[in-house]
Formats: sequence, C-alpha cells, structure tokens
Amino acid sequence: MKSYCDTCAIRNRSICAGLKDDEISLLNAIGRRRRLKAGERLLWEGDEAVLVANVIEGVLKLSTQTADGKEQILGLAHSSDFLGRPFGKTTPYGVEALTDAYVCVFQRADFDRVAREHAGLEHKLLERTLGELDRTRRWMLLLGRMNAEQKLANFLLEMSDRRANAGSTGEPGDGIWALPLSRQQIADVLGLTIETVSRQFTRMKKDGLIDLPSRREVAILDRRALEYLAA
Amino acid sequence: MKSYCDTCAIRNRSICAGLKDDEISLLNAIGRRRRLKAGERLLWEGDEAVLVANVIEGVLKLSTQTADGKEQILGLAHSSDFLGRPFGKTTPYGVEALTDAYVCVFQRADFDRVAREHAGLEHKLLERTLGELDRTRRWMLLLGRMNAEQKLANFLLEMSDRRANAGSTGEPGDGIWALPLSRQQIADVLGLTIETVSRQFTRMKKDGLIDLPSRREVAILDRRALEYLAA
DNA sequence: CGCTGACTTGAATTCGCTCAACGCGTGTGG
DNA sequence: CCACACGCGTTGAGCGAATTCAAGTCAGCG
Repeated sequence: MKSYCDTCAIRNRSICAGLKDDEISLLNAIGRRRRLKAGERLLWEGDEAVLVANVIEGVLKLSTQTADGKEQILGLAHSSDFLGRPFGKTTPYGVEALTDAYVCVFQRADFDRVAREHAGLEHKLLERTLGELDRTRRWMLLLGRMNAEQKLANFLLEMSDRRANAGSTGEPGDGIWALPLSRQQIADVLGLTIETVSRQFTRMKKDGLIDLPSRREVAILDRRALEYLAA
Repeated sequence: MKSYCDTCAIRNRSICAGLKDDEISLLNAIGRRRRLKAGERLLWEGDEAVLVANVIEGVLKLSTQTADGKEQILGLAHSSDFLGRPFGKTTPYGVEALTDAYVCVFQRADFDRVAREHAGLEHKLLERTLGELDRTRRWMLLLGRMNAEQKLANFLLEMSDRRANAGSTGEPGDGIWALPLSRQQIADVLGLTIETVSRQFTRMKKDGLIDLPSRREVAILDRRALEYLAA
C-alpha cells in the first residue's frame, strides 16, 4: 500500500527519522495530513490534549496568556518540529498557524499507544523533547537578561538560520525573506511591545544592518554586526 | 543483596517510581550516592555530559551565563527531580548545589544504556522531561511579561509549594522557612537585579504580606494577597 | 573589636512602556 | 476613479519601573 510517509518531505528530519519500516507504517496508518490557513488554530490552551502533530511545512506559534490578557509566545514550530503534549491531560499552550501550514496529525490516544509499544519512537520523542527543553532554556536567557536590541538581533538571526536549514527552498544566505510574524507577534515572542520592536527595526535599518523592503520582508545586510549585537 | 533503593526517600516520587524490580536493581547497580556541600558544583556548562542524577534531598540550580557574564538561572531542582542531559553531547547548563544536597548519580554511558534497553525507564524519563518543558515554558511567561512584584510573588509561592510537597519535613503551611537562595541568586532566577529584589522584599514586608525574620528566612503571612499579586 | 560579605537604602539615570497622532497600503462602496 | 475607512506599522512625547551607581547597615567571625 502506498504510504504518505514515502514521499514525506520531513521523513528524515522529523521524529520519524530513523524509525523502522514497520513503525513508520503504523504511524502512517494513524496519521492524517491537514492544511492550515495562516491564523488558523490547531490547539487551544487548556484543552483536553486530543492530538499531536509533525510540522511538515510552515511556521506555527505556541503561546499562553497572562491573567490580564497579554500574550507570551512560548516558541515557534518550524518544518520537522513536533507539536503537542503526549501523555498529558491538557495542552499547556495554544497552537496557531502563522503562515499557511501543512501538518501531519495524530489522535493522541493512537499516538500514545504506538509510542508505548515502540521504544524506538518513544526514544525519538525523548530526544526531541530534550532538545526542545534546551532550546527553551536558552530562550529564557534572552527573555530574562537581554535588552530590546539584543532580543531583536537574536530573533532575526534565529529566524534566518531556521529557514535556511529547514526551508524547502534551502537558500544559504542573507537574501530577502518573508517574516512569518507581524510586529505584534514578534513583540509577543520577545516580551516587548510593538512600538519597541518597530523602533529597533527602524534603527537597525538606519544603521545599515538590515533592510526592510516591505512590512513582511527582511534582508540581513551585515550579519557580523548583527551577531555582535546579539552578544 | 541489600539495595540503596529499598530505603530511598524518593523511591516513589522520582523517575524510579513505578519501575519494575529488575529495572530498579539495574539502576541500583550503576548508581551511587553523593553528598554535595552548598555551593559545590555537580556539572559545568559546556562540559561533556558525563553524568545524570536524581536529587534525593536539597535544592540545586541550573544556570547559564550571558556573554558579558551576567547569570541567568534556568531552573531549580528539588527533591525527586532529575538532573542532567541524557543522550546529548554536552551539558547545556551548569548545576550547583544551593543547599547541602544528596544526589544519586549515574555515569551517562551506564544510564543511557539501561534507558535504551528498558522502555519503562525511558518512558518515565520522557514524562518527566515533558513536565519540565511545561514548567520551563510557564517560567518564560514570568520572565517575559511580569513586573518585579509579580515575579517575586510567584517565586515565593512556588518555593513555598515545592517545599511543602517535596519536603521531608512536609509541613503543610506558611510557617517560617529557609530560603535556599541568596538575594543575588533570587535576582538571577527572576531576571532582576539584587537591589530590585531587596526593595520588593522590603515592600512586601511593610505591607504585611510576608515576614523576614532573618536574611535567609521567610514566612508567608497573607497567602491570598500574595496570590493576588502573582496574578 | 574591627573586618568582611551580604543586604538595604537612596538618588540619578535609562530603557522600554503608554498614550497619542500620523502614514501608508488595501479593499470597498459610491 | 475617487473617497474613505480600516488594519497595520511608524513616530513622537512623556512617564515610570527597574537599573546603575553610591552610600550606608547589619550579622557573623576571626
């Protein structure tokens, strides 16, 4: 039988990489593909955790809110990242597509069962979760100890890197690329306000570090200098 | 043969909880206990990751530094928490005992092997890592979106809770307890400066929310009000 | 008793926030 | 086609919370 997974773009980079054929076909049997429009939500914070997913294409955000309604984005999920909370009662954060996206979703119950029965899959999941924890902790440093300029510099560099090595278009360098986030969303990622983000953008542009051909596009002109700012 | 694990205080709360007898005895065979003095380091950031551990007793901190030497504490590990980075190349953060502590350490190579061969252990590890990731993400909200007052209120409540349900002395409530962190360390946890922490402490005391019998002791006098501040 | 290091307090400064106005591109309706 | 409104982003002015810099204060200890 023909399998989705055979032609899957992230077959060798996602959680599925290195799984045995029988494991893949089990996943293939319980997974289904789903397209998301930009802005569409996949999971709601506090919901019963009904599904998990692999990101095939696009960028999604994970976020929570404070009691007074301010949003904090907890992370971004790019191509080949894993989404959702296996083995838990509720989803601890909301998930929303920032760009049009393409995901491979599993019912939690199905996925949990397959994972428990196949140590290989569970091991993959563990490695990915550990990696995600490391990344999240590094982000804490940014939130806790950096000023606006450093935050934005780091953000731009990370976005640029992630799209370089996860992008299907796989361009190497620093051409013009599309920002998948609005100014407000960038502010929510970095723990800043929209005005501060805007001012920093303007300043970096004036200083010749970046160019902003349009609202949703950036080009990194002086990577070295940006890395220096990111300190 | 007599096993350490039989009498272990965290036998049923740590990663070891619910493991089968043969798995426990394997861990018992490769683990050894170690006492740490307050201030002693167990792991260094960037080191080759040579060991992992269970915290039996005490409080340890996980931390990184910025390029310019400021520290950010990434998390605290209490009794029954798991420490270290299995299946990774290097340790992504330093670990240092804040109080005198008692840990159960494993050589990474040994631990990884046992974990890979025993899905039960790996599953435990996965659950714990997922939980840790959730906790870390909630902390991001604190770092990114809260003011000094909210940060400190949250910190005091969390410390109080953690010692209530992890403490071997297991007191229920809001008596006087010892802070395992200096002002500087609290500042590093919350992404603040030492002066700001001190001022907030003073204010909370003046407002009757807490008492500070000595530098290293706190009592929560008005938990309700503190929870309100923590918002 | 004086020294040391941790903590507190005060004053000045600064960075990012708030509030407010404005600009620009896009879509809609007259 | 123009007028207009709307959403998003930018810019400016003023403010305020937290930082920085600089003195104190206090407890523990030789």
